Order: sequence, then C-alpha cells, then structure tokens
Amino acid sequence: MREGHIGVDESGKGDFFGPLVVAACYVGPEHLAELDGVRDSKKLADGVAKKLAATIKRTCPHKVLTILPHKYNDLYRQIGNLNRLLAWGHARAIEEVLELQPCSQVISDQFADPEVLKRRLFEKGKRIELISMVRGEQDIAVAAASILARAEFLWRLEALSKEFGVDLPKGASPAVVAAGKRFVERYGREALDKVAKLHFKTTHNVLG
DNA sequence: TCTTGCTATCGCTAACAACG
DNA sequence: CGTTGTTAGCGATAGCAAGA
Repeated sequence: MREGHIGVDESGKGDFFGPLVVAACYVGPEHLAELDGVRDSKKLADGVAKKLAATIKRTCPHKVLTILPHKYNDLYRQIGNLNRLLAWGHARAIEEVLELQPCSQVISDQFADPEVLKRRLFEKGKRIELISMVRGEQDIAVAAASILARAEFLWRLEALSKEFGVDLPKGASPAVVAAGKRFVERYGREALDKVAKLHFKTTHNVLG
C-alpha cells in the first residue's frame, strides 16, 4: 500500500432488532503496524471485534454513523429502498472521513447499485475513485470499517436490551420473533418502532 | 482430547428477468 | 400487471476437519 485509502462497511442490515450502523475508516501505510489482527468482522468473535474497534478508533481517522431504529424506520419510509438508504449512509460517512483525511480512493463491499453512491460522491465535487468489490472485507480498510460497524451495532443492541429489560437477539431467527412478542406484550406494538426495523417480514410474525 | 476454522444451510433483505 | 425464480449480500448455526 503506497497511499492510504478509505474503507466502508455496514452492520445490522440483516438484523431485525437494533440500529443500522455504517462506518468509514482511513488506513494508511503508517497505521498497518497497529492494526495487527484486523480482518473481516464476520470471522471474529464479538469480544475480539470490540477490542479491535477500540484500537482502530485510537489509530485511524474514522466515522461511525448509527441509525437507530426510530430514525431508520423514518428514513426507510422516505427513501423506500434499502440500497438508496445505504448509499446515503455510506456517502455521509465517507465525506466525514475525507474531511479528516483527504485521499483519492474508497473501497466498499459490493452492493446492488454502486452507481448511486458514485453519483452522490461526485456531486460533492470530490475526485474520488470508488472501488466496489465482492468480498471487499479482504481489504484492511474495509475490514477495519466492518469491525467498527459491528462493535457499534453490538453495543447499541446491548444498550437497547438493557433500556427495555428485554433480551434482543441478533439476526432474524425464531428467538427474535419470541423476543419481539415479549417486547410488544410489555410495551405495545407502537413501541416496536424504537427497537426494530419494521419493514422486515419478521414484524408480521411478531404482531401476527 | 480439545479448540479452532471452514463450509453448508437457513432466513432475511433487494434487484432483475421471465412468464402467465 | 402481479407472481415466481435467480442472483447476491448479510447474520446465525451446526457439523466436520485440521491443528495445538
């Protein structure tokens, strides 16, 4: 790596409970020594991801964008399409990191329409090369961003569980439906907006 | 033996093409 | 038009294989 670049990734996209988190992280050659052990967050235990996240935050210019369920549901209604919502979030995180550390290259995971994100970045007049690749998390900056996003998602999900006194599991499994039913029993169906992504089919399973 | 790590499977999302 | 199947990404989980 001769020059540094920015990596972006998101977490919480497939989880019924909890926020959607988008993170962008700049990694330059000068950071590599500090980032030992940084790889795709999916290959790391939750605890390891949290520790590495602290290291990354100490080392690299970064931005973590947390969209809590209430805001997420609101944005989803406005935007109507998860890809555009993701593009919006990615662009915002990237722009903030560019303010901290200008550079010319951004690498993201493959997602359905990279053109949307490219257009958004170019609108701002930035001369940025956006590389959208399958298994982008093999890149260290994308891996670092995935860890930041993952750790933040875990912390926020724990915070929500604590706040409402209901254990909110990851993913969208039967355990998630059961937890959703318990939550609604205690707080009513309107309150679901505060902890869950309502456009999932899981919502019908919880309320039905 | 016990602990890793990889892979297959499943459920969830969205986009797109083919079809009735 | 709407439905259905395919492709593709994400997360969770179980089971098997390889290494300490």
